[in-house]
Amino acid sequence: MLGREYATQNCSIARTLEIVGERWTLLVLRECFLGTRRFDDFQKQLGIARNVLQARLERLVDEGVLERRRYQERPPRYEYRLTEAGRDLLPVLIALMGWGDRHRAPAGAPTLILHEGCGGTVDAALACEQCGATGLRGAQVVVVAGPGAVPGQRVSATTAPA
Amino acid sequence: MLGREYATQNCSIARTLEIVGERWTLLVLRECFLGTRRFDDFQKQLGIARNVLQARLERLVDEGVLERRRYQERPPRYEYRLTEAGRDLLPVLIALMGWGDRHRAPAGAPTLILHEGCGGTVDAALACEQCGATGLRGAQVVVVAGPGAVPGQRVSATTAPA
DNA sequence: TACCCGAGTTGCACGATGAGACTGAACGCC
DNA sequence: GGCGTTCAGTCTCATCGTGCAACTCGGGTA
Repeated sequence: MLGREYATQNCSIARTLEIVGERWTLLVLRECFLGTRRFDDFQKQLGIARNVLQARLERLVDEGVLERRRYQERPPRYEYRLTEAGRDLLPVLIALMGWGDRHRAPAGAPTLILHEGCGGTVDAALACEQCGATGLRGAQVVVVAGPGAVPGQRVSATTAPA
Repeated sequence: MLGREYATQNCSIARTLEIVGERWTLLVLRECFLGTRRFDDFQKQLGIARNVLQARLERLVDEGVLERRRYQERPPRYEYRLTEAGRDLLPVLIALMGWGDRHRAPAGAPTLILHEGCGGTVDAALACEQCGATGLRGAQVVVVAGPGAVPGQRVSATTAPA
Protein backbone atom coordinates (compact mmCIF):
# COMPACT_ATOMS: atom_id res chain seq x y z
CA MET A 1 0.00 0.00 0.00
CA LEU A 2 1.37 3.38 -0.99
CA GLY A 3 -0.31 5.82 1.32
CA ARG A 4 0.04 9.00 -0.67
CA GLU A 5 0.30 7.78 -4.23
CA TYR A 6 -2.25 7.35 -6.98
CA ALA A 7 -0.25 5.07 -9.21
CA THR A 8 -3.17 3.98 -11.40
CA GLN A 9 -4.10 7.54 -12.35
CA ASN A 10 -2.51 9.13 -15.41
CA CYS A 11 -3.56 12.56 -14.30
CA SER A 12 -1.73 15.70 -13.27
CA ILE A 13 -4.13 16.31 -10.41
CA ALA A 14 -3.08 12.99 -8.94
CA ARG A 15 0.61 13.83 -9.49
CA THR A 16 0.14 17.08 -7.59
CA LEU A 17 -1.83 15.44 -4.81
CA GLU A 18 0.95 12.92 -4.31
CA ILE A 19 3.06 15.84 -3.15
CA VAL A 20 0.60 18.18 -1.45
CA GLY A 21 -2.33 15.91 -0.66
CA GLU A 22 -1.30 14.66 2.75
CA ARG A 23 -2.83 16.11 5.87
CA TRP A 24 -1.27 19.45 6.81
CA THR A 25 0.89 19.92 3.71
CA LEU A 26 -1.13 22.66 2.07
CA LEU A 27 -1.35 24.52 5.37
CA VAL A 28 2.41 24.26 5.75
CA LEU A 29 2.66 25.87 2.31
CA ARG A 30 0.17 28.53 3.30
CA GLU A 31 2.50 29.38 6.18
CA CYS A 32 5.42 29.63 3.78
CA PHE A 33 3.52 32.14 1.68
CA LEU A 34 2.70 34.09 4.84
CA GLY A 35 6.38 34.35 5.68
CA THR A 36 6.98 31.55 8.16
CA ARG A 37 10.49 30.12 7.89
CA ARG A 38 11.50 28.20 10.97
CA PHE A 39 10.56 24.84 12.39
CA ASP A 40 9.26 26.12 15.70
CA ASP A 41 7.20 28.87 14.08
CA PHE A 42 5.50 26.40 11.74
CA GLN A 43 4.83 24.17 14.70
CA LYS A 44 3.35 26.97 16.77
CA GLN A 45 1.23 28.46 13.99
CA LEU A 46 -0.21 25.13 12.95
CA GLY A 47 -0.33 23.25 16.24
CA ILE A 48 0.96 20.23 14.36
CA ALA A 49 2.84 17.27 15.79
CA ARG A 50 6.57 17.79 15.45
CA ASN A 51 7.19 14.48 13.79
CA VAL A 52 4.49 15.12 11.22
CA LEU A 53 5.80 18.63 10.56
CA GLN A 54 9.31 17.33 10.11
CA ALA A 55 8.13 14.67 7.70
CA ARG A 56 6.13 17.21 5.70
CA LEU A 57 8.98 19.72 5.45
CA GLU A 58 11.41 16.98 4.46
CA ARG A 59 9.08 15.72 1.76
CA LEU A 60 8.52 19.19 0.34
CA VAL A 61 12.28 19.74 0.21
CA ASP A 62 12.82 16.38 -1.47
CA GLU A 63 10.16 17.24 -4.04
CA GLY A 64 11.68 20.62 -4.81
CA VAL A 65 8.79 22.65 -3.47
CA LEU A 66 10.81 24.03 -0.55
CA GLU A 67 14.51 24.52 -0.02
CA ARG A 68 16.50 24.59 3.20
CA ARG A 69 18.70 27.58 3.72
CA ARG A 70 21.26 27.86 6.49
CA TYR A 71 20.75 31.00 8.53
CA GLN A 72 23.33 30.26 11.23
CA GLU A 73 26.60 28.38 11.49
CA ARG A 74 26.90 27.22 15.10
CA PRO A 75 24.88 25.25 15.61
CA PRO A 76 23.86 24.85 11.98
CA ARG A 77 20.36 26.18 11.67
CA TYR A 78 18.11 26.02 8.64
CA GLU A 79 14.99 27.74 7.50
CA TYR A 80 12.55 26.68 4.82
CA ARG A 81 11.71 28.69 1.76
CA LEU A 82 9.56 28.22 -1.28
CA THR A 83 11.26 27.37 -4.53
CA GLU A 84 9.95 28.65 -7.83
CA ALA A 85 7.91 25.47 -8.14
CA GLY A 86 6.61 26.05 -4.63
CA ARG A 87 5.55 29.60 -5.44
CA ASP A 88 3.72 28.22 -8.46
CA LEU A 89 1.31 26.54 -6.04
CA LEU A 90 -0.23 29.87 -5.09
CA PRO A 91 -3.23 29.47 -7.43
CA VAL A 92 -4.05 26.17 -5.72
CA LEU A 93 -4.11 27.79 -2.30
CA ILE A 94 -6.11 30.78 -3.49
CA ALA A 95 -8.61 28.59 -5.29
CA LEU A 96 -9.13 26.62 -2.09
CA MET A 97 -9.45 29.85 -0.14
CA GLY A 98 -11.92 31.23 -2.66
CA TRP A 99 -14.19 28.23 -2.31
CA GLY A 100 -14.03 28.37 1.47
CA ASP A 101 -14.80 32.10 1.42
CA ARG A 102 -17.85 31.57 -0.75
CA HIS A 103 -19.24 28.46 0.86
CA ARG A 104 -17.90 28.09 4.39
CA ALA A 105 -17.37 31.59 5.79
CA PRO A 106 -20.56 32.72 7.56
CA ALA A 107 -18.64 35.57 9.15
CA GLY A 108 -17.07 36.53 5.84
CA ALA A 109 -13.57 35.92 4.54
CA PRO A 110 -11.01 35.83 7.34
CA THR A 111 -8.39 37.19 4.96
CA LEU A 112 -8.46 38.90 1.59
CA ILE A 113 -5.95 38.69 -1.20
CA LEU A 114 -5.62 42.12 -2.78
CA HIS A 115 -3.96 43.20 -6.00
CA GLU A 116 -1.10 45.46 -5.02
CA GLY A 117 -1.43 47.39 -8.25
CA CYS A 118 -5.01 48.61 -7.80
CA GLY A 119 -6.36 47.27 -4.52
CA GLY A 120 -8.92 44.98 -6.07
CA THR A 121 -9.72 41.53 -4.75
CA VAL A 122 -7.79 38.65 -6.25
CA ASP A 123 -9.17 35.14 -6.80
CA ALA A 124 -8.22 32.09 -8.80
CA ALA A 125 -10.35 32.05 -11.93
CA LEU A 126 -10.42 29.91 -15.01
CA ALA A 127 -8.94 31.90 -17.83
CA CYS A 128 -8.38 31.22 -21.50
CA GLU A 129 -4.77 31.72 -22.51
CA GLN A 130 -5.74 32.45 -26.09
CA CYS A 131 -8.61 34.91 -26.00
CA GLY A 132 -8.22 36.11 -22.42
CA ALA A 133 -11.75 35.27 -21.28
CA THR A 134 -11.85 34.86 -17.49
CA GLY A 135 -14.33 33.50 -15.01
CA LEU A 136 -15.04 30.50 -17.21
CA ARG A 137 -17.35 27.84 -15.81
CA GLY A 138 -17.50 24.12 -16.36
CA ALA A 139 -20.05 24.44 -19.14
CA GLN A 140 -17.62 26.57 -21.14
CA VAL A 141 -14.72 24.15 -21.21
CA VAL A 142 -13.99 20.73 -22.64
CA VAL A 143 -11.45 18.11 -21.66
CA VAL A 144 -9.39 16.53 -24.41
CA ALA A 145 -6.45 14.16 -24.46
CA GLY A 146 -3.12 15.94 -24.26
CA PRO A 147 0.45 15.11 -25.26
CA GLY A 148 0.96 12.91 -22.20
CA ALA A 149 -2.22 10.90 -22.76
CA VAL A 150 -2.12 7.12 -22.81
CA PRO A 151 -4.37 4.74 -24.77
CA GLY A 152 -7.75 4.82 -23.11
CA GLN A 153 -6.90 8.08 -21.38
CA ARG A 154 -9.69 9.18 -19.09
CA VAL A 155 -11.38 12.16 -20.67
CA SER A 156 -14.96 13.17 -21.17
CA ALA A 157 -16.69 15.04 -23.92
CA THR A 158 -17.55 17.78 -21.51
CA THR A 159 -16.96 18.67 -17.91
CA ALA A 160 -20.46 20.00 -17.48
CA PRO A 161 -22.83 17.53 -15.90
CA ALA A 162 -26.13 17.23 -17.72
CA MET B 1 -8.52 13.71 17.72
CA LEU B 2 -10.45 15.00 14.72
CA GLY B 3 -8.73 13.47 11.74
CA ARG B 4 -9.85 15.84 9.04
CA GLU B 5 -10.41 19.08 10.90
CA TYR B 6 -8.20 22.08 11.45
CA ALA B 7 -10.09 23.62 14.34
CA THR B 8 -7.34 26.03 15.38
CA GLN B 9 -7.14 27.65 11.94
CA ASN B 10 -9.38 30.63 11.15
CA CYS B 11 -8.74 30.23 7.47
CA SER B 12 -10.90 29.42 4.47
CA ILE B 13 -8.26 27.11 3.04
CA ALA B 14 -8.57 25.01 6.17
CA ARG B 15 -12.37 25.07 5.94
CA THR B 16 -12.20 23.80 2.38
CA LEU B 17 -9.62 21.15 3.23
CA GLU B 18 -11.86 19.84 5.98
CA ILE B 19 -14.24 18.82 3.21
CA VAL B 20 -11.98 17.92 0.30
CA GLY B 21 -8.65 17.27 1.97
CA GLU B 22 -9.00 13.58 2.72
CA ARG B 23 -7.31 11.01 0.56
CA TRP B 24 -9.25 10.37 -2.65
CA THR B 25 -11.86 13.12 -2.28
CA LEU B 26 -10.54 15.45 -4.92
CA LEU B 27 -10.14 12.56 -7.36
CA VAL B 28 -13.74 11.54 -6.66
CA LEU B 29 -14.72 15.10 -7.60
CA ARG B 30 -12.57 14.93 -10.71
CA GLU B 31 -14.58 11.89 -11.73
CA CYS B 32 -17.81 13.81 -11.16
CA PHE B 33 -16.62 16.53 -13.50
CA LEU B 34 -15.72 13.88 -16.07
CA GLY B 35 -19.24 12.51 -15.96
CA THR B 36 -19.04 9.57 -13.61
CA ARG B 37 -22.28 9.05 -11.67
CA ARG B 38 -22.54 5.58 -10.21
CA PHE B 39 -20.88 3.85 -7.31
CA ASP B 40 -19.34 1.03 -9.32
CA ASP B 41 -18.02 3.35 -11.98
CA PHE B 42 -16.27 5.53 -9.39
CA GLN B 43 -14.84 2.41 -7.84
CA LYS B 44 -13.56 1.06 -11.12
CA GLN B 45 -12.10 4.34 -12.37
CA LEU B 46 -10.33 5.08 -9.11
CA GLY B 47 -9.46 1.61 -7.87
CA ILE B 48 -10.49 2.78 -4.41
CA ALA B 49 -11.64 0.61 -1.53
CA ARG B 50 -15.41 0.40 -1.49
CA ASN B 51 -15.76 1.40 2.13
CA VAL B 52 -13.56 4.45 1.59
CA LEU B 53 -15.48 5.43 -1.55
CA GLN B 54 -18.78 5.12 0.25
CA ALA B 55 -17.54 7.23 3.11
CA ARG B 56 -16.25 9.90 0.72
CA LEU B 57 -19.47 10.06 -1.29
CA GLU B 58 -21.54 10.22 1.87
CA ARG B 59 -19.42 13.04 3.27
CA LEU B 60 -19.64 15.04 0.05
CA VAL B 61 -23.43 14.65 0.05
CA ASP B 62 -23.63 15.69 3.69
CA GLU B 63 -21.52 18.74 2.95
CA GLY B 64 -23.66 19.78 0.00
CA VAL B 65 -20.98 19.25 -2.61
CA LEU B 66 -22.76 16.28 -4.21
CA GLU B 67 -26.39 15.24 -4.28
CA ARG B 68 -27.91 11.79 -4.65
CA ARG B 69 -30.49 11.37 -7.37
CA ARG B 70 -32.63 8.30 -7.77
CA TYR B 71 -32.34 6.89 -11.26
CA GLN B 72 -34.36 3.72 -10.71
CA GLU B 73 -37.22 2.63 -8.47
CA ARG B 74 -36.86 -1.11 -7.97
CA PRO B 75 -34.53 -1.62 -6.41
CA PRO B 76 -33.95 2.03 -5.49
CA ARG B 77 -30.74 3.12 -7.19
CA TYR B 78 -28.97 6.44 -6.79
CA GLU B 79 -26.36 8.32 -8.68
CA TYR B 80 -24.16 11.17 -7.50
CA ARG B 81 -24.08 14.60 -9.05
CA LEU B 82 -22.31 17.85 -8.34
CA THR B 83 -24.29 20.62 -6.72
CA GLU B 84 -23.65 24.24 -7.56
CA ALA B 85 -21.20 24.38 -4.67
CA GLY B 86 -19.54 21.27 -6.04
CA ARG B 87 -19.19 22.75 -9.48
CA ASP B 88 -17.58 25.78 -7.86
CA LEU B 89 -14.63 23.55 -6.97
CA LEU B 90 -13.52 23.37 -10.59
CA PRO B 91 -10.85 26.08 -10.20
CA VAL B 92 -9.28 24.05 -7.39
CA LEU B 93 -9.02 20.97 -9.59
CA ILE B 94 -7.70 22.90 -12.55
CA ALA B 95 -5.15 24.73 -10.43
CA LEU B 96 -3.90 21.37 -9.14
CA MET B 97 -3.84 20.03 -12.67
CA GLY B 98 -1.98 23.08 -13.90
CA TRP B 99 0.77 22.63 -11.35
CA GLY B 100 1.09 18.96 -12.14
CA ASP B 101 1.23 19.69 -15.86
CA ARG B 102 4.02 22.23 -15.39
CA HIS B 103 6.09 20.37 -12.82
CA ARG B 104 5.31 16.67 -12.91
CA ALA B 105 4.43 15.76 -16.49
CA PRO B 106 7.59 14.74 -18.34
CA ALA B 107 5.48 13.31 -21.14
CA GLY B 108 3.33 16.43 -21.29
CA ALA B 109 -0.15 17.06 -19.98
CA PRO B 110 -2.29 13.90 -20.03
CA THR B 111 -5.37 16.02 -20.60
CA LEU B 112 -6.02 19.58 -21.68
CA ILE B 113 -8.81 21.89 -20.64
CA LEU B 114 -9.92 23.89 -23.68
CA HIS B 115 -12.14 26.93 -23.93
CA GLU B 116 -15.17 25.86 -25.92
CA GLY B 117 -15.59 29.35 -27.26
CA CYS B 118 -12.25 29.67 -29.02
CA GLY B 119 -10.27 26.48 -28.48
CA GLY B 120 -7.59 28.06 -26.33
CA THR B 121 -6.06 26.35 -23.30
CA VAL B 122 -7.69 27.09 -19.95
CA ASP B 123 -5.85 27.30 -16.63
CA ALA B 124 -6.56 28.63 -13.18
CA ALA B 125 -4.92 32.02 -12.88
CA LEU B 126 -4.91 34.69 -10.24
CA ALA B 127 -7.06 37.52 -11.50
CA CYS B 128 -8.00 40.91 -10.10
CA GLU B 129 -11.75 41.36 -9.92
CA GLN B 130 -11.41 45.15 -10.13
CA CYS B 131 -8.98 45.88 -12.95
CA GLY B 132 -9.09 42.50 -14.71
CA ALA B 133 -5.34 41.85 -14.56
CA THR B 134 -4.64 38.12 -14.86
CA GLY B 135 -1.66 35.88 -14.31
CA LEU B 136 -0.77 37.68 -11.07
CA ARG B 137 2.07 36.27 -9.02
CA GLY B 138 2.75 36.26 -5.33
CA ALA B 139 4.82 39.42 -5.48
CA GLN B 140 1.84 41.31 -6.89
CA VAL B 141 -0.62 40.54 -4.12
CA VAL B 142 -0.97 41.30 -0.43
CA VAL B 143 -2.90 39.52 2.29
CA VAL B 144 -5.05 41.63 4.58
CA ALA B 145 -7.55 40.85 7.30
CA GLY B 146 -11.08 40.39 5.97
CA PRO B 147 -14.58 40.69 7.46
CA GLY B 148 -14.30 37.27 9.12
CA ALA B 149 -10.95 38.00 10.76
CA VAL B 150 -10.46 37.45 14.47
CA PRO B 151 -8.13 39.36 16.82
CA GLY B 152 -4.62 38.30 15.99
CA GLN B 153 -5.74 36.97 12.63
CA ARG B 154 -2.86 35.37 10.78
CA VAL B 155 -1.89 37.64 7.91
CA SER B 156 1.35 38.88 6.54
CA ALA B 157 2.34 42.14 4.94
CA THR B 158 3.08 40.33 1.73
CA THR B 159 2.88 36.85 0.31
CA ALA B 160 6.14 37.21 -1.51
CA PRO B 161 9.04 35.65 0.29
CA ALA B 162 12.06 37.93 0.55
C1' DT C 1 27.20 25.06 36.08
C1' DA C 2 22.34 25.49 35.14
C1' DC C 3 19.01 26.86 32.21
C1' DC C 4 16.96 27.88 27.88
C1' DC C 5 16.29 27.55 22.92
C1' DG C 6 15.85 25.41 18.44
C1' DA C 7 15.48 21.45 15.54
C1' DG C 8 14.52 17.70 15.38
C1' DT C 9 13.93 12.18 17.13
C1' DT C 10 11.52 8.52 19.47
C1' DG C 11 7.87 5.45 21.33
C1' DC C 12 3.26 4.26 21.60
C1' DA C 13 -1.86 4.50 21.15
C1' DC C 14 -5.55 5.23 18.19
C1' DG C 15 -7.78 6.31 13.88
C1' DA C 16 -7.64 6.03 8.54
C1' DT C 17 -7.07 3.22 4.71
C1' DG C 18 -6.80 -1.00 1.85
C1' DA C 19 -7.98 -5.68 0.61
C1' DG C 20 -11.29 -8.74 0.11
C1' DA C 21 -15.23 -11.03 1.42
C1' DC C 22 -20.01 -10.66 2.27
C1' DT C 23 -25.07 -9.04 1.96
C1' DG C 24 -29.53 -7.99 0.08
C1' DA C 25 -32.57 -6.77 -3.59
C1' DA C 26 -33.47 -7.12 -7.69
C1' DC C 27 -33.46 -9.15 -12.83
C1' DG C 28 -32.93 -12.57 -16.52
C1' DC C 29 -32.30 -17.17 -18.10
C1' DC C 30 -32.80 -22.23 -18.12
C1' DG D 1 -37.87 -22.70 -8.95
C1' DG D 2 -32.97 -22.38 -9.00
C1' DC D 3 -28.98 -20.18 -10.48
C1' DG D 4 -26.03 -16.57 -11.96
C1' DT D 5 -25.26 -11.75 -12.48
C1' DT D 6 -25.44 -6.88 -11.28
C1' DC D 7 -25.43 -3.01 -8.22
C1' DA D 8 -24.67 -0.53 -4.01
C1' DG D 9 -23.26 -0.85 -0.40
C1' DT D 10 -21.48 -3.30 4.56
C1' DC D 11 -18.18 -5.66 7.31
C1' DT D 12 -13.71 -7.55 9.15
C1' DC D 13 -9.03 -7.28 9.97
C1' DA D 14 -4.19 -5.96 9.07
C1' DT D 15 -1.19 -2.18 8.10
C1' DC D 16 0.10 2.46 7.99
C1' DG D 17 -0.55 7.63 9.16
C1' DT D 18 -1.22 10.89 12.71
C1' DG D 19 -1.17 12.81 17.40
C1' DC D 20 0.77 13.23 21.94
C1' DA D 21 4.39 13.81 24.81
C1' DA D 22 8.80 13.01 26.18
C1' DC D 23 13.49 12.98 24.95
C1' DT D 24 18.11 14.27 22.65
C1' DC D 25 21.79 17.14 21.10
C1' DG D 26 24.32 21.23 20.27
C1' DG D 27 24.73 25.36 21.10
C1' DG D 28 24.39 30.29 23.83
C1' DT D 29 23.84 33.00 28.03
C1' DA D 30 23.66 34.34 32.93
